[in-house]
Amino acid sequence: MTDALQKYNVENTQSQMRKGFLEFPVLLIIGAKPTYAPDILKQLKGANLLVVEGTLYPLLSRMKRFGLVTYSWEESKSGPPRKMYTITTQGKEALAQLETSWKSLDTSVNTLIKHYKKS
Amino acid sequence: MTDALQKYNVENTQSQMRKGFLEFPVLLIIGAKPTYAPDILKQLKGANLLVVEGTLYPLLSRMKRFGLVTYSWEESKSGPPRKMYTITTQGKEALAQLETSWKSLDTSVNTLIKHYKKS
DNA sequence: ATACAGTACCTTGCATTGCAAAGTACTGTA
DNA sequence: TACAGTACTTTGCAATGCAAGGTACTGTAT
Repeated sequence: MTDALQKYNVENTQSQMRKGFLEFPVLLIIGAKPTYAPDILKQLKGANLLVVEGTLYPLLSRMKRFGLVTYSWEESKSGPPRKMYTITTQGKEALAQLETSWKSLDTSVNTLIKHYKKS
Repeated sequence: MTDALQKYNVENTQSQMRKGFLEFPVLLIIGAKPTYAPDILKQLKGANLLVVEGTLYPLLSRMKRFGLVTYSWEESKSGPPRKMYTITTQGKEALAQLETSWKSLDTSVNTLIKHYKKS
């Protein structure tokens, strides 16, 4: 019952914010054009979304397992073969739903900010 | 190695999207005015953010433990006493950082959407 | 007194996920 | 043959949302 104070760090919250969330951007990227992991990482980084290998690879496996994407091996001129991921029909449906979810969340939060933030 | 297909349901992803995320709206609400749990739930619901008791109470305890909020007991005319939560100085700092994080995320995702969605 | 409904708060256990860290393997070059 | 670069994988941990079940206080009706 000491209930001691713990140190708060925003990094953790930011990391938690990414949870479940990344599926949408990744699906968005693959939906636009077949891609492979390192390229996805670069594109996310370009959009200021920090994602690391240890997060992306398991995510891609999950999406494959759920039938949202497929992949095919493709040779590379500068290294080992690549898993090129392509969106599926089911993936497109999911993408549409995720976009709706995102917009809803976006609206909700921004509404709350306007409402409660006396700038 | 069967790698069987699993059923995909958006509800799970939506739930995962809420992870770590809720701290921001809740802090925003408490920051505007001291409140207690059931009222916070109503306000979130009003903003279309679905949150349930089993999520909110542990979250409030965490925020208390991290020094982002405090509470004081307040009597009620229609039931047991309420824990009225108030934001702390540290909480205000965290709130400012979370707002920045949110805006960054918001911009990133919306940029990605514009980029990749050939509507 | 007693029972009951309403309100408020709390806890346990599970599933999921982000991430650091370490590992495997293929390719071309020195 | 060694090494650096590229690509993919896996293990283990910590954090969190949530369903489900529980405790306790208050006032009202029986």
